[in-house]
Amino acid sequence: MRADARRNYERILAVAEEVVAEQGAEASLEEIARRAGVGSATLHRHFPSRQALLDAVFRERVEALCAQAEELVPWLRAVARHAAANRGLGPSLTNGADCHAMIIATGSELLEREDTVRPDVTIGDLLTLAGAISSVTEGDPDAAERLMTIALEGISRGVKSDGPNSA
Amino acid sequence: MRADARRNYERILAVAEEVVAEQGAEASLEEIARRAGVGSATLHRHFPSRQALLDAVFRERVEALCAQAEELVPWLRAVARHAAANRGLGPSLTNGADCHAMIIATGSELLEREDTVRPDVTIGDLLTLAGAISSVTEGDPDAAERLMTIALEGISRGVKSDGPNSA
DNA sequence: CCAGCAAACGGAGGACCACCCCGGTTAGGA
DNA sequence: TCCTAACCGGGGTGGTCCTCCGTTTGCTGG
Repeated sequence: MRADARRNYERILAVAEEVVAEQGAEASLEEIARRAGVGSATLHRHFPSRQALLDAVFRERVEALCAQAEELVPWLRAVARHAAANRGLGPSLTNGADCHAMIIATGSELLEREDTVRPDVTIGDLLTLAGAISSVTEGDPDAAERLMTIALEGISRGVKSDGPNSA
Repeated sequence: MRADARRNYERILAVAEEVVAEQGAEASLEEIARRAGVGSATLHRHFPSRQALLDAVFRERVEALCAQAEELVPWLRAVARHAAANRGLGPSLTNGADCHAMIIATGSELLEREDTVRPDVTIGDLLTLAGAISSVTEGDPDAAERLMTIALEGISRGVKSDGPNSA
C-alpha cells in the first residue's frame, strides 16, 4: 500500500468515526469525504460500501468488547449498552461482516460454558436481540441495558429477586 | 373534501400499501406517486411526512391487531409476528402517532389485568421490544415470534417447561 | 345552465445523495 | 533519475425528498 493511500485511509477512518458519532450510521458519505479533504471516489475506493466503512469504524470497539468478555449475561448487557452508546454500532453487530464474526465467536464461547441457559437459545438469537434493542434505544444506554435485562430474565414476577439463576 | 382529492387520497393509499409490502418502510415516495399516477406534490399534500403515510397504511392492520387482544403474552407474540410479516409495520408501532397510541392503549389494558408480570416492566418496554424484534426480523414472522417468546420468558433453563408462570 | 372561485393538481426545479468514469498526478522501486 | 502502476479527485449520472407556482378541476350560487 502506497504511503498516500495509507494516509488517506487513516484520515477517512478518523473522520468517519467523528461524523458517525454525530449523525449515526446513516451519515452522509459525501460529508465524510469532504471533511477528510478527499474526493468521494477515494472514499469509495477504500471502502466499497457503507457497511465496510462502519465495520472498520467499529472494529476497535468490538474488539474491546470481546476482550472484556467473562460471563455471558453481564457481557450481553455490556454489548447492548455499548451498542446503544455508540451511534450506528447496533446494526453493525448483525450486518457488518467482521464485527458480526468477532462477536459471534466470542459469544459462542461464553454460551457454551454456560449450563443454566435453555438449550434452544442460540448465540445468534441473543445477539440479534442485543442488536435490535440497541438500534431502537440508540443514544440511551440505560434504556438498552434495561431492556436487555428484561429480555434475558423474562417478564415473570419473582424472577428478578429470586430467579432460577440463583437457585 | 373535493371528489378528486378523495379519489387521489384513496388511490395513493392503495398503491402505498402495495409498494411498502414490496420494498418496506423506506420505499421511494416518488415511486408511490408515479404508480398512483399523481404528481409528487399531491402525495406530499395528502401525507405531509413518510410517517403520516405509513400510519395511514397500517391503521387498519393495527386496529385488527388490537381487536383480537385477549391475553397479554399471546397478544405480544401476535404483535411481533404481524409486525415482521408486514414490511415496515415494526417501526410504525413505536414511531407512528396513531398506531403507537392505539397499540399502547390496548396493551396497557392487558398488562393491568395481568398479575404474574414483574411490576417494573411497562407496556412501553414490551412494545419497544416487539418493535425492535420485528424490525430486525422483517420478513420472517417465525423468527420474530421465537425471539419474542425468548424475550418474554427469559433464557434460563427450565423456565419453558416449568416456569414461574405455572408455579 | 353556466360563470366564477377556491381548492386541488402536477411539472419543474433546488438541494441533496450514492456511486462511478476518466484524465491528470505522484510515489517509490529499478 | 526515470518510468509505471497505483492513486487521486472533479464532474457526471441517476436517484431521492420536498416546494413553488401556473394550470386545471369540481362545486355552487345566481
